Amino acid sequence: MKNQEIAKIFNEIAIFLEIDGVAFKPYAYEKAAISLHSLQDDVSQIYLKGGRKALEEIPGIGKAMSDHIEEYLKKGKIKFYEDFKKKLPVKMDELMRVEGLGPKKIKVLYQKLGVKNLKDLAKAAKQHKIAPLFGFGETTEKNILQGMEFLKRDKGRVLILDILPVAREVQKKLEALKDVDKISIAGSLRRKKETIGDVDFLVVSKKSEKIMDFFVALDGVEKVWGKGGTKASVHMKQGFDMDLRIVPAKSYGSALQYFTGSQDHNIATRKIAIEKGLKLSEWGIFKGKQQLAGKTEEDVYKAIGLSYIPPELRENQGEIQAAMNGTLPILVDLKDIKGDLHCHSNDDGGQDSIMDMVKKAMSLGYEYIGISDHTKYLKIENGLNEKQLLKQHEEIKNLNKKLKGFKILHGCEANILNDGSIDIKDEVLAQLDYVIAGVHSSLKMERKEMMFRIEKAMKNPNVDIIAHPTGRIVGQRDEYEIDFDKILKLAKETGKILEINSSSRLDLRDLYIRRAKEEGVKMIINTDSHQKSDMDRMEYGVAQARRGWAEKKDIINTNSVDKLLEYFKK
DNA sequence: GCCGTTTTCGGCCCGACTGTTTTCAGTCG
Repeated sequence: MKNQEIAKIFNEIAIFLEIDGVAFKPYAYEKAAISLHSLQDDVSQIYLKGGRKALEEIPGIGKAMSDHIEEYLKKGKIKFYEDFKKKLPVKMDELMRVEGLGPKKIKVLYQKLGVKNLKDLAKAAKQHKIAPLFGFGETTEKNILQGMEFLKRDKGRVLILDILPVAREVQKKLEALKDVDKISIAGSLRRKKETIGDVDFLVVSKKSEKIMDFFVALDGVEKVWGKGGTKASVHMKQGFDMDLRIVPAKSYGSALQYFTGSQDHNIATRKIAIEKGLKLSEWGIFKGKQQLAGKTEEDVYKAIGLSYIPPELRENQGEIQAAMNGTLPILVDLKDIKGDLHCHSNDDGGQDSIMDMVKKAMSLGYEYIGISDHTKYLKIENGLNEKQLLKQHEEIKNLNKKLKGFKILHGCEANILNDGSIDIKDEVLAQLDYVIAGVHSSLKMERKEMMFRIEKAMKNPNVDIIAHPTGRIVGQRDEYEIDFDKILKLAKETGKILEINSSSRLDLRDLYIRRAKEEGVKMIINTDSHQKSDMDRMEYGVAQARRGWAEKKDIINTNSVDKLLEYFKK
């Protein structure tokens, strides 16, 4: 997508303008970059269909920005940007990642020391050339060195599946302290983003010193960045940072609202406050010096005329307008989920028996489970052949006879082969309660070929669910070459269900979920469990669905087993 | 440079922290 490329350029232009001391334009370029970044449609398509006029309908894009976009689409570069780069030929994105370095300092470092990239920076710092510079100093030099050290160690953002359990554990320990009046996780973790930079805790307590002492001495703390006043920061051995802040009770809600973000959402809510003659900050909502709200988040939103916005929606993607109009969705919730249909048993590569998986499902309060082992093409996963599937079918039938108020459904996770056929004979597929089909091979196919393949599979009447439809794995693998619009269209035509996979795939991703919902395409949240403990990760799929504005009606495993089977039959 | 159910001109989110230029610019979230 050109969107991301242009967004990156706009962001850098913003930095260059900032360096030149230009007022307000950097803000405009940043806004345009954010707008492009979160745009669902490809700008080249928009331009192709509607020309300049259509471009200027994108929020934050006006005459100058559409000029730039047009130029980039036609020539592959933007002169305005290239000129800046000639004047200051540094690896801006690289240097900006060093904590404590901003546009202005980077410019000085280039002009005085010729620093162009991280390597140059390290050299300059080690030779003590930075400290004597006007406006720098010993401490700044030391901080730059430390910032680079941290960059090296930092593996970037951490997958929510890996970080949330750790954060919850810490929250529990803090909650247990009798001096903690209130505590919450804030930040992107509260918004349930798929990857998290660091964890934020907000605490109300009269004994702030004691709480912070406890915090920095927690198990797993590798390094204490700082402690004092109302804030403590630590680095965990798992590779991420945690911050704890003590806030006054009367500002707990506004602080939670502020520290939950997103930044974009906050900017938007603050603007609304301004329009009403109010001021919103982490300390509360104020009219002059008088505090009108701040104790709870609900109060804060109410004071600016909005209904309460669930954290997962706070990305300034239309949720504020919806909260104004009272049209916010009622998001699907973990407790709405009645069963999990993507579970592997030890008949294929899985670890636990069907009955173990069933017991786990029961303990989660489900009404049903679907056993969906791999099929024969996936030899490495001990995929089942037709005969083995039929044998498993009999076994499940017998198990069901012994169960009351709970049902085991029998499916499989079949492979969509390169030509779009399924690796199990249709007459066997037809006997199962449902069929999941997924692409597990030749992931690098060209778009046309891949779409032909998926289309053919989606038109197979025995297929009910498309597993992990885009193939991405967070932080590991990009999606296959697909045309998601086409997939949505096909799903609509054929009544196929798209999976929201709760493993580290988190596939569908949030934006796609929202589009599926808008198109009326049904989805199912599955865990893709290969052992019973994997079934606990349902909440991550639910979180992803919530970020995609999905409601109960959009998710088919919120239905009773009878309704579900009816749907599969259709 | 963009934007407007009070505006086509006059605004653009807000506050804290840090280090250094000792009164505030730069950076961060």
